[in-house]
Amino acid sequence: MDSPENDKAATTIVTSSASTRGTRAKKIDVLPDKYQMPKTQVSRAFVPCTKKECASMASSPSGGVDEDSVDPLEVECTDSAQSESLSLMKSEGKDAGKALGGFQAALEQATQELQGKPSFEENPAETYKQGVSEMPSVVCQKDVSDLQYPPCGPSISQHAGAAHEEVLHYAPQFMAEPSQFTQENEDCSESTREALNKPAENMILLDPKGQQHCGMHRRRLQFGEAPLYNTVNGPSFWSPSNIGSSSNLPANPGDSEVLETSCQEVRANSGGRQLIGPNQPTIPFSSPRNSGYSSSTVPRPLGIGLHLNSIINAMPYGSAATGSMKSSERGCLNIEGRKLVSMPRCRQPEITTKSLGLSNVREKASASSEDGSHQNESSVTTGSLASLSSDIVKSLYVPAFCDVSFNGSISFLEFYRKKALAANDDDGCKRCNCKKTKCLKLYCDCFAAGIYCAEPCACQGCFNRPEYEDTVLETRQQIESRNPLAFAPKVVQRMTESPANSNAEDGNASTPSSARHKRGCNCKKSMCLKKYCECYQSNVGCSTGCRCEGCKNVYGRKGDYGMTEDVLRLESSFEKKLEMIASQDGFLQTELCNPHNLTPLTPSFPFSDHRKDASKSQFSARRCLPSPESNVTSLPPYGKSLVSEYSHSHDLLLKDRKKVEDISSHQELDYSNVEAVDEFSLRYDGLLDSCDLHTLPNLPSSVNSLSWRNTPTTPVAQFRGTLLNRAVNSDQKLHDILEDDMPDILKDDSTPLRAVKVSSPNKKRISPPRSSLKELGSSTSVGLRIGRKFIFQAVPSFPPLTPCADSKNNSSQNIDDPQDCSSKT
DNA sequence: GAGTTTGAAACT
DNA sequence: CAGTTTCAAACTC
Repeated sequence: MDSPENDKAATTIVTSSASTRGTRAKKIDVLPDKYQMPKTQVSRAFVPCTKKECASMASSPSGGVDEDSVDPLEVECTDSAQSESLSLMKSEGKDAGKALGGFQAALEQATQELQGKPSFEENPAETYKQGVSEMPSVVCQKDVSDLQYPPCGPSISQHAGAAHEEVLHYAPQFMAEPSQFTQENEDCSESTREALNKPAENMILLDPKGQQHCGMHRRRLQFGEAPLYNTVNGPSFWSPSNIGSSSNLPANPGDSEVLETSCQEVRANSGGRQLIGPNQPTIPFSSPRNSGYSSSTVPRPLGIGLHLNSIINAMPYGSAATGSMKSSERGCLNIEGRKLVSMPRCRQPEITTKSLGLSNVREKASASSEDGSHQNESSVTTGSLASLSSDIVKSLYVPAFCDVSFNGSISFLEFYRKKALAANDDDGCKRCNCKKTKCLKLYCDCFAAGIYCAEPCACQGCFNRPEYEDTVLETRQQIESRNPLAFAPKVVQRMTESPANSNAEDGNASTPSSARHKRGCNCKKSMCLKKYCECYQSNVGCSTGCRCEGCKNVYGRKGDYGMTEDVLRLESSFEKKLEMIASQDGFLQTELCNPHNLTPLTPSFPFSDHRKDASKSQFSARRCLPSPESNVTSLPPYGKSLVSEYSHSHDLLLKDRKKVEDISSHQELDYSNVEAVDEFSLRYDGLLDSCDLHTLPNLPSSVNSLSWRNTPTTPVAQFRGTLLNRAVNSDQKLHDILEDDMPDILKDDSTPLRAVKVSSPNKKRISPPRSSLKELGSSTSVGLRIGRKFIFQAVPSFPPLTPCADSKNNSSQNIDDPQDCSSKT
């Protein structure tokens, strides 16, 4: 059974074209069917598009890579047949079967149409080029503010026509102009261009052809599109969109990463290629048909790639904290991981950008990447993601989604992946070397990372292979039942840092402040100066969560990380106020949309309640999904009307914030202290910074932050929206303010205390340092509460059993079927 | 490459 | 839940 030979035979379908290509590639390519996402699911997840559109999309680099080319089309255009499908779904939103049938039909049609069209994979370069050239350079002239209105909100009803409602029904989160939608169906060609400018693109929820709708997909993922459990699919139903939903509104690049990650996972499944093995299993996206798991047991596929994150996180912090593509990649890997989970001992380059298929992105960004300089890649600050060109950013997200949408048939992503894999050889990735655990315990880095062992591994009696999926899953379940966060990233990266900050800190190439080990290390002899220390290994500084002795972590010492009482007090006060504000309508939305620092939670198995909660929190954070309980769906996301309402609160927040900052600034901070300060600043400022896309062309930072976080609007629209700048205006300001004031606590669970404390059954390891616990207890309690309140409950780790009822726990529901939810509320 | 050290994971 | 054992990576030679 364990025979590697058999494994190879069984799993290796794709022979490495390049010598460089690792075994990994083989395994990935051969991912069992169960890992693949069912077509039906895929189709359901996407909006049908017309042939014309499909062609355009197919030809487009985005193949999904290019958002610009893809999004508009897919959004605006739909065949009549497809429209019917949508209509059907709309009319019978809760009738998954019907909807499914319609989509399926549409999918098939689209597929047929698509055939014969150049795929990106076939001729990536050409396709890409073509797509780019073809991309409409339309600028959104519409009032951006429109985007900010909640789908469920009154504003929508006012504006939206019948057609619009339909659209909303599927893409409630998007605040697009109703009028736009109505026209779309009528005239795709025209609408296409117009659509580019409009938020409407977001509305496309379902795309029969993943390929073409990759962009859309991506968007959803990145921007926290509503999960598609929605009425249509039903609770258990998984769709790529769900993945995307993991982050409804990525507040920042980090979020995006997370999204991508989950995406990646999904893709892996759908594509039948394994990127992440074990993890995925947890999420049996696996089609029901393939997996023996009942739907109920199938949590959201999102899994969020925690594992991936982990892997990524594992990368040197210089890279982790810094790493342009990497961050994105990381995101891709672990959508959720939005942060970094350090994979202490295992370096898994395969999962790096390259492995994810993002390498090409890097290439785009810079030719240097190709030289195999991983370091360079990783050297970019995650926060610096913002610094990436919009193109790069876009492409980062695309691949993963594309894969999903391709449903394994084609793959632009595949193309990248192969390339990446080929390039990976140099990495000399070191895999596990387990001898006694059969690679079924967390001792095994591969297993812990949610990936199957591969040839590079020197493990003995390995069961962490696709052939033993059942065993792996079962084991994972056991472990997760014991510790829901067992597979969660160990290191949470703070994506909040603005490029400037990152640079400043990174002056020495290390960015300790940007990430923290969730649990904290427990080093006794290494003084956190060796890789024995997980913090050090992750290139992150030790924090109060660490129980290390004699900490000398070069990335930040434990003691230095602590907060002064004053700061804590202020923080507490701030958080209280924040909470108070949060109670107000709309504010929740903001919080929910601050996933940036939340750790991606591995997809957990539903069977565990507490785990479920934990995962919820994680997912919710990531996804920025509105908390069902909070009735977010009914709440307008930063509606204009709320501006004045918030202004007062905002002032209060600003005051507190200022106090905190002042205190922090007066502290004598050494390197570590700087981090502490940073953290604080991040708490209040970081969010915005993290999402700061100043460097992105045509994308005003303010706009970015606004759209990314607060609106479901896809980046595409925003990117294109040079005009968005002015459009944002007051709403934007509001968003900025809110986000600016948003305490990390709400957006980040990175703090060891918070993160670990909540879900880990094993208090021993997870519990925060005694010293800090008491100290932080009071102060953090508020934040923690908030986090639970808005984050933990927001997203269930697995699909709800019932559409809207579940919506209670399923934010996705809210998104997808806002009206229903709103009506309930 | 073997042996040692280390600290996380697992177990009691 | 603290203490112990097991484990595999990290490290040393």
